[in-house]
Amino acid sequence: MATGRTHRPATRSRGIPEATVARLPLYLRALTALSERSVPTVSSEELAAAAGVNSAKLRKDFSYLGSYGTRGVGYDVEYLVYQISRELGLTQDWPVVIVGIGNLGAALANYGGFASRGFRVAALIDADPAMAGKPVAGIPVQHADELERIIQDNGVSIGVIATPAGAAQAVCDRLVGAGVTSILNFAPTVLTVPDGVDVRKVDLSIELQILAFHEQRKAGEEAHADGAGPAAARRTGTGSDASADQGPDGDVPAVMPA
Amino acid sequence: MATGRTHRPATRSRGIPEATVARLPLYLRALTALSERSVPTVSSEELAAAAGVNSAKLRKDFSYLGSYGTRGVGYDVEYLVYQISRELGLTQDWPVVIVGIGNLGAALANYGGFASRGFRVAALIDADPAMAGKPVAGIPVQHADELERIIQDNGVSIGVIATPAGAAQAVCDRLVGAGVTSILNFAPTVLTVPDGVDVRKVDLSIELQILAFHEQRKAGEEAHADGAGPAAARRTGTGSDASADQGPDGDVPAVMPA
DNA sequence: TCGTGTGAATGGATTCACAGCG
DNA sequence: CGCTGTGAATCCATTCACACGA
Repeated sequence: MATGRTHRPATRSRGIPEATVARLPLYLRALTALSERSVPTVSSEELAAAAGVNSAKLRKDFSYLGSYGTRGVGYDVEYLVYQISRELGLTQDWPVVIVGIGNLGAALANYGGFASRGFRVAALIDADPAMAGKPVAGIPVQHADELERIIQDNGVSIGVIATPAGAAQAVCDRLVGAGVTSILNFAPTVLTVPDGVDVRKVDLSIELQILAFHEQRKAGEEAHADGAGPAAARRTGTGSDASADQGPDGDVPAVMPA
Repeated sequence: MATGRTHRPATRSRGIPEATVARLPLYLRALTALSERSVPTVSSEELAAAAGVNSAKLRKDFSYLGSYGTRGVGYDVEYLVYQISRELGLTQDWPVVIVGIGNLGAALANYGGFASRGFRVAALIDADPAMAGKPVAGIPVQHADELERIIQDNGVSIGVIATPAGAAQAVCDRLVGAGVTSILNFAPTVLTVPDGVDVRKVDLSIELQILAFHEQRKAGEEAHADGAGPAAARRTGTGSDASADQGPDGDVPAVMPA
């Protein structure tokens, strides 16, 4: 591997850690709230509290973006909103298709958070002919036969899969075949995609299972105070550091090393 | 200071790393599928492929649970299913309440993955009196006034919040006050909870924003010229970013919204 | 003085590579 | 042999602590 260099601090290095990227939307949301209240500047301490992280982490995160703060003062809210938006690519419009308009798909279509942040639901797609034409969230559902055409006509590069598990891989293949390169998967199944395609998954039952694990552990501790342990501290929260993800890492995208 | 959670390094004899816990449900799902096909044993290599991780990671994960495999052979599927279920606390029944029966809440109530894995929807709760009594997924919705009683009567310790962001913290406080110690939050807001309460969050727009970041990167090297034309699957084939030393990359910051 | 920005220290997770057992 | 189980090495993320600049 190419180690070495380090002789290039480059303030605007394009190497933003994945963990930092995952927190940027959190900061952005907190900043947007401040912006709406016309707060002009904010310190790392205040913003960190609003975003639910600690201030050292936040400052370190921001340091990867550049030096956007003012020592002794803090950060300019509007300016930071812009910088983070730009970094995340939200200054452009992302057309998105949602495939599988069941309960979940409909919930997603109605979810306000999309439109408000650079995303636009370009189409709703379902395999059930009975759904065709039916409006959901004001958008008529289109039949799956149209999938490729819709994606190409709208220049869609992000697809959301909200189908049953059994249909997910086939839908995924078609999306990728039509040019989609980023997929958000709600189906409880592992998707296989070619190199260059990102998959993120959201799995409700997995989240619950993780909670159950911790819950079980709490019950165990009160039943039997552990041996010579320092502090009778109870379990502590696991924070909500988006960690249990299937980010663009691990083995999920493709099976080839670069 | 908003969030009051400190992370204790769960380094107890029973100390399974958080990252491992997050993958156990994945293994469990893959194993369940094998079990249904009556596959008796599986190697780390095969199981890892089915779960979408690499085999070294899987073996390391399992080593935290104990030595459940047979060298030269692999793992006994049924046995592993049981061990992981037990470790996750799924051999017992977890009553769950879902608060906020909008599109998303209804989707969750209908989600089959819950019942199939030790979770039981004990009640659906909504603040809208018009919803009261209306059955969703075969369960009558109850009014929020009943929240405390429902939780206590059913011994609920896990709550799911699917309300609008504005109502989430208040609902959270009431859940915690009534005895809930684990919360799965779908509302796009940071929840503040007392020590000892776990919160996991699922945030649709954050996931999309992370995808947008990577998507933007892929399109990045494409000069500017923009185009706005139909995005005919453009990609740089960079695949895994690896440590690729970002090049100079034009894109001067400069611009400011003001 | 105050709070940012950042090297350095720490800690956790992943990967490597091989010893050891069936 | 083949495949598990695991120390050791590596990589990544978080935290510390303080110099520096407004």
